[in-house]
Amino acid sequence: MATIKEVAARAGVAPSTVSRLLNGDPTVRVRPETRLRVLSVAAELNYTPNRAARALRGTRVGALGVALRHLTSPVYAQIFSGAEDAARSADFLLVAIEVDALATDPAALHRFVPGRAVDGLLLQRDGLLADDVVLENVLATKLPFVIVNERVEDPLYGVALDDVRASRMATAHLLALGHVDVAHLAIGGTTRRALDRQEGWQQALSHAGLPAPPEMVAVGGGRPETGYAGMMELLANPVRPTGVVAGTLLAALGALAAIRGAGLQVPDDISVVTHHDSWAAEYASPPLTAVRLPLEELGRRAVQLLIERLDGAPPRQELLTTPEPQLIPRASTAPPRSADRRRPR
Amino acid sequence: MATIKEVAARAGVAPSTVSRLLNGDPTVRVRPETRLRVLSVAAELNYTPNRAARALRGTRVGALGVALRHLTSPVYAQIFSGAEDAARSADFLLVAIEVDALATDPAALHRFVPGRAVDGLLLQRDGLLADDVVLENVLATKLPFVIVNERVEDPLYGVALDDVRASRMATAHLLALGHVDVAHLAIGGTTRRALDRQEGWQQALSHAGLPAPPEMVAVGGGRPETGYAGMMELLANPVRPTGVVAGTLLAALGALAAIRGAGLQVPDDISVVTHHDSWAAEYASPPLTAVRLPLEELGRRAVQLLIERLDGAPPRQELLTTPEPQLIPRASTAPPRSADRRRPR
DNA sequence: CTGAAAGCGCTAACAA
DNA sequence: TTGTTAGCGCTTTCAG
Repeated sequence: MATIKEVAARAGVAPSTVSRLLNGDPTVRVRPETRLRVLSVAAELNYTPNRAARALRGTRVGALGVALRHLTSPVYAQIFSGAEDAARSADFLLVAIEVDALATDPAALHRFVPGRAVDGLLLQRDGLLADDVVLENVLATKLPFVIVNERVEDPLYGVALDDVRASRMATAHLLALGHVDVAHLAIGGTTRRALDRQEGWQQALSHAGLPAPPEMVAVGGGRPETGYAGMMELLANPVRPTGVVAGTLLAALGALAAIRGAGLQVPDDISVVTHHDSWAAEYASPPLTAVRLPLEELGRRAVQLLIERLDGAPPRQELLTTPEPQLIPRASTAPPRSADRRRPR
Repeated sequence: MATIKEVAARAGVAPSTVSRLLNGDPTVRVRPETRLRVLSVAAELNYTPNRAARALRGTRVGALGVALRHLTSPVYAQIFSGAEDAARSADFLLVAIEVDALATDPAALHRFVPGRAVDGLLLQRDGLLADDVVLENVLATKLPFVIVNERVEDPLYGVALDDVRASRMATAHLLALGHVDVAHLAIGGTTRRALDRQEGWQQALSHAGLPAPPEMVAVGGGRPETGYAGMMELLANPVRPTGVVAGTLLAALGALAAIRGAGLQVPDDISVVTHHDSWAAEYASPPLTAVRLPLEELGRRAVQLLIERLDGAPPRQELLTTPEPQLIPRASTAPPRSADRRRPR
């Protein structure tokens, strides 16, 4: 635990010189010889700047908070993983914060901000809980933040996936297989992400000249239980869908259970396609056809945008279009059992 | 962002008095009147101590690192969730660290320690990657750490679940159903956890007077792919097991896929029981019978033990026995198809 | 009973 | 080209 003083002493220079050298101050002009000596002493002593001292002095503590809910979801885990990677590369720590705590316990957020625990926050909304409360609370603290995984409007900073396109692809896949009665197991709530995914479903149907009747939409939420419930609604429809586009992976798993529970087969009776790829899709039964989106990249970009914001960049809303969404066909989708299922409406 | 000075000024006392008051210094003896005034000013100004300053001054930064791999596993997510909860209660930040980074990039760990990014570390070994390298690296840094989810020996600090008992319960469940050829899809590797789970399987068999032949054990690892591969080995056995005790949940999912792929049915041809309960078990197909263990509690206790260690407590190895492991019966286990499957060996 | 002052390790403004 | 110095906010002796 060498300090800058020790390095300076051993190298025969002043602490400030070491600081400037190590931080790549462009205005520093030392003899190459001196520079070399300082650098080698620093390496030899295994010098690493003390984060607390740096934070106290400067304007940055070197930590980013990421508000988590559903950490247990493999989808969020991928985003998180990308964020961790980007944070590490930029020499920031990634601090996990349970988002419910931010909503229910105002003091929780308060501990992070005036205490300067983190420099900024990655925020995900999921429309199910008190999202707006969280957003308000965070806004009130003036803590810089970036919205992850949802399109947002201009005063905000955000990184999103192309949910409309992904949902369109998922729906088009079913249409191409010959399905006509294609339902949407929606995320629900008021998040842009939820609306976008429904929009994509609708666009694909319109494009094929098909109606998108409201009874073909049920809320499936973001968990297996809610997906199960939503699927049950769809199954009770007078016209039973032969294909379902699930808004979230966990809801899709719930849907599979509901379909099975109703004594029906996937994909023979109903095809299911979901958003987001993961082991949970690959090892579902049957394996789920999915639209793969760059989740890790999403997490990475979000961290990068947040850091840019800390550096003073103006608000920006990024839509991740590369790598492109990719349809991964698996056993959960197939042509509808028979063409004569095309019912009169 | 009020500072201690401002509070002191407004309350008409010295900063040191505020500090002592707010930190509950027992030797402080102020007039009740003064104490009240200071406290109310602090509340009014919304004073929160600056973490960096405190860290710089004191010996603690108020952050714990948790080394993660397989964050994507719902099992680890539960542990993490418990840890976050305990850390928040104790006013510690929880910093996520990708454990592979600790292994492959010595500098990564180095950034955490001499920089005093965290006060301690929660470490999970999974026996699959360079665990020992990580452990050595961490030991070399002298950073206090606690091993999570594995029994360890005395100089170390650790919190573990009762893996032997859990595995015994899982195995006994199959035996009670009438199974005789019960295989173990082992975690593999040299972690105590892996050995304990195998031990539990063996104990249950012995207790029933049954052999535990080596060919009834295959390594299933901790991911669906590895579970799949391990299950394939078991299926190729001359005596095909009618029941399988999976060491991990994700391996169990892979096993389900392997069994399905071989044209066999669960539970008709083979019953599967796994460790750890989660939505992934509940919504597998068929839903997996599982032994539920207190994973969140494990994370919580690990954080608490780590904090105790920071406070100078001597090495301790805790075995979490409450709440007790609980067998959650689901559709993946049933009596063997027919008693005449009791083969001559 | 309370205050003054030093100093944790670092950086940035100012000197030399 | 390099060094000196002040100070970030806090805690903790040591004085009063």
